[in-house]
Amino acid sequence: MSSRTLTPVSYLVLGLIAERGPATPYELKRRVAGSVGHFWTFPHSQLYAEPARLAREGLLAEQREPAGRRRRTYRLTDAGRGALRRWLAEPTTGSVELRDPGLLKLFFAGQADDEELARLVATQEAAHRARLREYERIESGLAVDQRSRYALATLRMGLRHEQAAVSFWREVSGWLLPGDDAA
Amino acid sequence: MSSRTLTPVSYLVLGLIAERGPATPYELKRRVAGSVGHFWTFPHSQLYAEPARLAREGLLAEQREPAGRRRRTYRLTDAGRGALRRWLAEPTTGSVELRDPGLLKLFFAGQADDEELARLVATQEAAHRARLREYERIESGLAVDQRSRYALATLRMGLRHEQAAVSFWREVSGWLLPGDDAA
DNA sequence: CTCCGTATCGTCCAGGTCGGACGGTTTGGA
DNA sequence: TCCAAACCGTCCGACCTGGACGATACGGAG
Repeated sequence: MSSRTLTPVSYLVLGLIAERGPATPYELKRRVAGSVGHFWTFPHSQLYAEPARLAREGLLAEQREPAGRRRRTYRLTDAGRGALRRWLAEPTTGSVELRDPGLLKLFFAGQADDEELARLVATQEAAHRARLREYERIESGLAVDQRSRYALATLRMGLRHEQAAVSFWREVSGWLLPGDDAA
Repeated sequence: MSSRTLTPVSYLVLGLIAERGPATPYELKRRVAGSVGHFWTFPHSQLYAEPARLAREGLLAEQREPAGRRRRTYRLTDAGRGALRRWLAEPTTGSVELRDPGLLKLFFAGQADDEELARLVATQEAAHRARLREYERIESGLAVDQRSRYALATLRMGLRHEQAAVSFWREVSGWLLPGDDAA
């Protein structure tokens, strides 16, 4: 019941349980995999540590299975629901970084020769294109019901980002590389 | 001289020194602030810890100032330059996550009421619009010389991302909120 | 000359985060 | 009966994070 400031992962766990009911850490892991994990990942060890912290603070209630099982199920407490709703209502802080290793390499591309740069550009464009296709596939498979409205919306932001990235990498070699300008 | 696998921060430090010469941690901090810090931030404590690690591994050489000053200057060793070039040449791994707190809130917006959602949408659109303007300002101020070609390119990716985000948040309320559709 | 505000410069630390190694358990099929 | 695969969980060292804290330099106001 102490008072650390909750992290995004905290709210992720609270939110996942609020929306789809009580869960074990393993179940959380699977919920993450199919949804929010697309734009916000973390190792599964977090999904064991964080609920334990939240339970200590009274935001989740822990229920052990009867026998000598290791399984624990967490459900939301009123305090937990309150914390989640307060977070949703409060002004959004925090940075929106684009931690893209490909972009970091591009930033330092002056240290590489043109051939390496060309290879970087090609692989990045291909990677983003692949991700774009994957998102499109997921989108077409997502039911357009009430339940998944918000998941669908976030997915669409991912789609737009990948579209931007694909067109960026397609054009960037024109800005940077000499020779191959068809103009 | 051990053999941990270098992190992106490692290459950031190596790259910054490779491009603009030897530096003290504080100088690194300022180089970061004006450039790559726009899309990849980290606390300044990293800029003290990481060069120390790199020096231990022989990728940087540390030079203390004569007198009892605390100042240390780091310069690139041949091994360091080699590591940087190898990284630039190797296939790019690593995820491209969109860790946007606003997006995370949107994902769980089912737990909030419409008024809160509307407020979230409004503030997010405004925030991205502000960032977009800031990037445009920086872009117009960036000299189009050889030195800053790559910095300019990465900035443009940031620009496109913000454009995508602005249009996303402008449209999202139309998908999600009932009432106010002008159609 | 002294004082003070502002920039410069650096250390330290408690937590959170990371990826992955490792191991036990359950289930279903050969 | 046995094995493989999926299921489920713990643990760990290293790293990252944000910020508190403080020392030092320097210019200008009084």
